[in-house]
Amino acid sequence: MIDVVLADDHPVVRAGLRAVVDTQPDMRVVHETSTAEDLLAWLDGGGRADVILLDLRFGDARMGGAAATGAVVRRHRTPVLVVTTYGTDADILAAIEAGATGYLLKDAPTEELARAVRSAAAGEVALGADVQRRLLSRLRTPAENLSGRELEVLRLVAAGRSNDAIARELFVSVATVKSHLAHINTKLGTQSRTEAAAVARDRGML
Amino acid sequence: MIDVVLADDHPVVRAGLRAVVDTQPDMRVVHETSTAEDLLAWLDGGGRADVILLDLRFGDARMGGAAATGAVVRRHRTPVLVVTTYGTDADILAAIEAGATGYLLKDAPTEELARAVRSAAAGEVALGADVQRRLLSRLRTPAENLSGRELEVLRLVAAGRSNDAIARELFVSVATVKSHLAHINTKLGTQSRTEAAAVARDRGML
DNA sequence: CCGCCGATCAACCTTTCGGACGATGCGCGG
DNA sequence: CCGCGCATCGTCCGAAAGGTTGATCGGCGG
Repeated sequence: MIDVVLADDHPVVRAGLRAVVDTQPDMRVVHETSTAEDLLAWLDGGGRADVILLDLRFGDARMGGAAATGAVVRRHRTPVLVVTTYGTDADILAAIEAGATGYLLKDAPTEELARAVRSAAAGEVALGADVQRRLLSRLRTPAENLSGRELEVLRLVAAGRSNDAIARELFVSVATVKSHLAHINTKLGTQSRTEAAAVARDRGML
Repeated sequence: MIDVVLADDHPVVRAGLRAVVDTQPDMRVVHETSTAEDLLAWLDGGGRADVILLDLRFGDARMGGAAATGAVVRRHRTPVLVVTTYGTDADILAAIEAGATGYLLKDAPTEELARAVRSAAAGEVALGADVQRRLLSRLRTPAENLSGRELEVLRLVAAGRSNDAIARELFVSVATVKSHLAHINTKLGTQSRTEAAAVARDRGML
């Protein structure tokens, strides 16, 4: 029997995951949490599970799920299966780098979810079919000339922030932001922040 | 007894919605569909329901849920409650204009969802708390007072053009473009061209 | 008819951006 | 070990953008 913990701040999604898990004869939900703090507290308090189903947007949105994933993996040995509705390539990579055992989208078929849970419980890597496809297509086209930091800056630029605001948001100097932006414009072949934002939107880099 | 139809292409979300509905004593799920075509076919084939829970991203992503909502509302009288994970102001407005009875985000509490279903079944409007907040904040900042020319400029700004390029494109002087842009920033409450572009995108003004 | 608004332009000034340097430290792979 | 990419910061300068004020002109409605 595989003991599963659900960690998702959406009640509806939690109920959905529970429904899927409960209909599998070989697994059961042993705990539900809606915040990252609760999850860690439960685990620290002696909670035991074979797999944790974690929402990428779990808890604080800015941490992504990566921080929560990392915390769980570092402090406990429980495999973390990230389940999310959407997510960029960068999100997926971040989660995997943080130690997630698997990653799949919520629109994955029920059986795929169940299979992933079993794989994760067995310590195997379990990536959803579409996640695999995306990672592969990414390797084929290194469209991501942009470094992680540059992409971060680009996102804020596209959100309309000024260099100064971005600098404060990222805890760096304006000079650094300008430096990143210069590299972004070079790599994208753009002439200005606004044009870079437009191109980024078109290419789905956000 | 309120008969509910679930229309969502995410198996997990469907299961979650079903779990919520089934735990309410006064409602039940009578049908589930994963495509807009199936939903319409079921309704056309004599299917009866009191409320349809429809995912905004239901079916073809480009149609949004608005097209599906419109089709259902026009051909049948069933109240449609749009339930989605995310969505811009424009998405919400489009759904409501298409005839949706209500709109709420998937992270709404279980009771809020149940309440919304009862309201929708009774023919009342049911907007999620956060949806209401967003619509109100939008009304506070009058968006659509942009003149035709200003909107034209805004579009080019969002496309990443410089003032000079816009001026040449519209056969006016740079001063005029700057003048329009100044008015745009005033009306949108923005501080820069890039921020104006971001806001315009969010509000679906492009 | 006169006022208001939209569109057009101008001059002036301040702030912000962007380009062109250079410089440091860090980690990773040949 | 050394190079290279990444991230960090700095300076200088010119260009672009934004704010302010003010102006002309054409319609549209009271």
